Amino acid sequence: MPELPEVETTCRGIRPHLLGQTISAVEVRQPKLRWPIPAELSTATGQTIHAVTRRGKYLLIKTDTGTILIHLGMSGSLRLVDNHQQPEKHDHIDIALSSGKLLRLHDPRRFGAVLWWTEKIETHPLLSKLGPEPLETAFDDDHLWRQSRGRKQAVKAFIMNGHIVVGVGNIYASESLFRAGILPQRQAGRISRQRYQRLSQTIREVLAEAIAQGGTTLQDFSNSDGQPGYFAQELLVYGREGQDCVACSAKIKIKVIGQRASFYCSKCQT
DNA sequence: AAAGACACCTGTCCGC
DNA sequence: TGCGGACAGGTGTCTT
Repeated sequence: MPELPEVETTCRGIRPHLLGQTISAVEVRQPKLRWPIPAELSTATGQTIHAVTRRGKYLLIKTDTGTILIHLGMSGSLRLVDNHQQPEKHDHIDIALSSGKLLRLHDPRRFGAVLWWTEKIETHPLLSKLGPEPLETAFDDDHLWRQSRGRKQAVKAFIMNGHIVVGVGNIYASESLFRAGILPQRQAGRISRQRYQRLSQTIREVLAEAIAQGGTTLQDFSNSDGQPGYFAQELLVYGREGQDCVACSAKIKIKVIGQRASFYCSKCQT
């Protein structure tokens, strides 16, 4: 479900409800997520929340003594509900707050994760090797160009690699490459610096626009208030195989690259 | 070191 | 209607 814009939308939505709150309880109904929810998470009880941030697609809830690290996987979502609201199927964990609200994780496929880390958060093994944030200055054409030299991988798989740049998932990879006019199957190492200039720009554009629209709702994404995202109507190629290209009217094609469906226009993208 | 396959899990949709 | 199979917004891990 969530790519960077959806995680950012969630982060912004939950932050005001969490800042300054004290965690009054942690209830785990289903500990079997991608990794088992650690027993030490219960030590978050009694701690006060000082910051709610995002790194890549990881949400970070910083408390006095440690950080709760949440990944939404493919199907996860977070909502704030009143503490008397009964949990439904796949509502795996509640973090109860002094306000009387619960931060509730819903995740049917259970590819998500909830972890606890007491050291400097950047040292967490899942975070320490991540590439730059696409909306920050460390991410640019020079970075993409240098990282890609010698790589034979398809450029789409390359930009979806979190060690190169975080947050570019399957939807926005196809969209960015379409806007940049680059074929997704092109070898990353054979793309010019000039074309990476364009690509770094379209990646930033697409992600920023999607955040402004509250993310993309394809099936069931909703923000922490239960509202859908509206970027789906801006998608130019994703999910549009067989339909007319918005630029040239050729039929949009689909091809599996790196085991992920990839959408493109073979006339506009070279 | 890099690239590809596979794994995790549930829900939905499509064709027969 | 039922059933099997493919597929879905992610990413760590294992194998080449």
